Amino acid sequence: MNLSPLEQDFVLHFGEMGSRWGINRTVGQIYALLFLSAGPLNAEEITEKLGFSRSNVSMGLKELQAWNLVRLKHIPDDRRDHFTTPDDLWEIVRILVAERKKREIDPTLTKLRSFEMQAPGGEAETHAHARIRELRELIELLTGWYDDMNRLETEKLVQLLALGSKLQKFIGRAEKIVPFTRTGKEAG
Amino acid sequence: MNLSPLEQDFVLHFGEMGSRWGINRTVGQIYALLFLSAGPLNAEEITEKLGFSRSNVSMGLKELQAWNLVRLKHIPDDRRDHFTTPDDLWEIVRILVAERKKREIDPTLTKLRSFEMQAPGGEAETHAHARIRELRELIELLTGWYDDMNRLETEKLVQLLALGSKLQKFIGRAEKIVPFTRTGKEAG
DNA sequence: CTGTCGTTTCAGAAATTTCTGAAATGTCTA
DNA sequence: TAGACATTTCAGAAATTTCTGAAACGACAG
Repeated sequence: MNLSPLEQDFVLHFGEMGSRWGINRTVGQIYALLFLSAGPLNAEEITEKLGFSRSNVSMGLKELQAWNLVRLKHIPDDRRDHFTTPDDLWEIVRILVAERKKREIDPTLTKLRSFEMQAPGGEAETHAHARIRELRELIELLTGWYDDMNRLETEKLVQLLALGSKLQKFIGRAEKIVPFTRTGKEAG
Repeated sequence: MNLSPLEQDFVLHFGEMGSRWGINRTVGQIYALLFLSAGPLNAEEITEKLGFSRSNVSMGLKELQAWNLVRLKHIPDDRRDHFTTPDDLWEIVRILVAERKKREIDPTLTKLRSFEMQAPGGEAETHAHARIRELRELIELLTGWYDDMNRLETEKLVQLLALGSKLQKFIGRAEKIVPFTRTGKEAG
C-alpha cells in the first residue's frame, strides 16, 4: 500500500510548489496524491500513503473541500468518506482561478475602490491616488477578461488560447462588428 | 516622516496579500510603500516609515531585487541607494509573471517531462502517466499562450484582453489564415 | 591610515505555522 | 442503550519562517 517512486516524486514536488503558493505543504501533497490516483481514496489510505497523522489528513481534506478542489464520493457498503479530484483538468483550473479571485482579487478591488472614494489627503497624496486608480483599472481589465473567458465552453477557450496573438489581426474588425459591448454576453 | 492613513492601509493590505502568495509579509509592505511613493526611497526612509529593523529592510530589498521588482536609482550627491518600482504597471505585471513562470512553472514542466520519459512502472501506473501527460499538455498550452501574448506591445495586448471572448467569432477564420501553428512562434 | 557612512551578513530570538495525540463528537447497528 | 467505526477538534509540541542587533564589510574622504 505504498507509493511508487513516480507518485512519491510527484507528490513531493507539488507539496513544495504548494508551499510557494501559500498552500500548506501537506495539503499540496494530499491533493497531488488524489490527483494521480485512479480512484477515490479515503482518509485512512491517504494517511498510510503519505505517512502523516490522521488528524493532519483530516484538516488537509477539510481545507481542500473549502477550496472546492476535492470531491466527496460515496462507495456502496462503505461509510467512510472517499475523495477525488475532477477528471477534467480544465475544471480544476477553473476552480483554482475562481477561488483565488474570490479570496484575493475581489477583496483587493473592494479595498482599492474604497481608497478612491476617500478624498485625497492633500497635495502629497495625489500621486498615491493616481497610482491606486491605475492599479484598479488594470485589475478590472484583467478580471473583466477573465469573466469573459470563463463563460466560454472549454473547447472554445482552448481554441482561443491556442491562437494566441494571431488574433491581433482582427482587432480593428471586431470593434466594427460588435461595437460598444463590454462583456460579449450580448453578442453570444 | 510617517505614513498617511491611506498609505498605511494600502501597505498593510498588500503585506497581507503577499503572505497569501508565498511572499514574506514585510517584503510585501516594502513593495507596497515603494509602489505608492512619488519618488525613490532609501533604506533608512523605509525603515522609519514601516518601523522594522534596518537589517530586515535590507533583506527585503535584496529579495525584491532578486525578483527584479524594484529598481536601484542613484541620486546625485547622495551615496545611499534609492529604490523605486517601475512607473508602468504593465511592466510590473510582465515581470511578476515572468519571474513566477521561471521559478515555478518551468521547473514543474521539466519535472513532468522527466516523469513521462520514465517507463511506466506497470499496469497501475498507466493512469498516473496519463494524468501527468494531460497536465503537461495543459501547462504547455497556457505557457505557449503566455509566450505569445508576452511578445505583444502593451497596447495590442490591452486591446486583445479588452475584446475577450468576442474574438471567438474569428476562430474558424484564423485557422485558415495561419494554419497548423500551435504557439504562433513560427508565424511571428 | 583612520574615521565616517551606508550596507550586508548571520546567529540566535521571536513569531508564526504546521502537526500530533488524545479526547470529543457523530452516526449507524444490534 | 451499548458499542463499533469514522471523523473532527483542539491544546500543546515541533518545525519553520521571520526578524533583530551586533559585528563585519566596503567605499570613500581627508
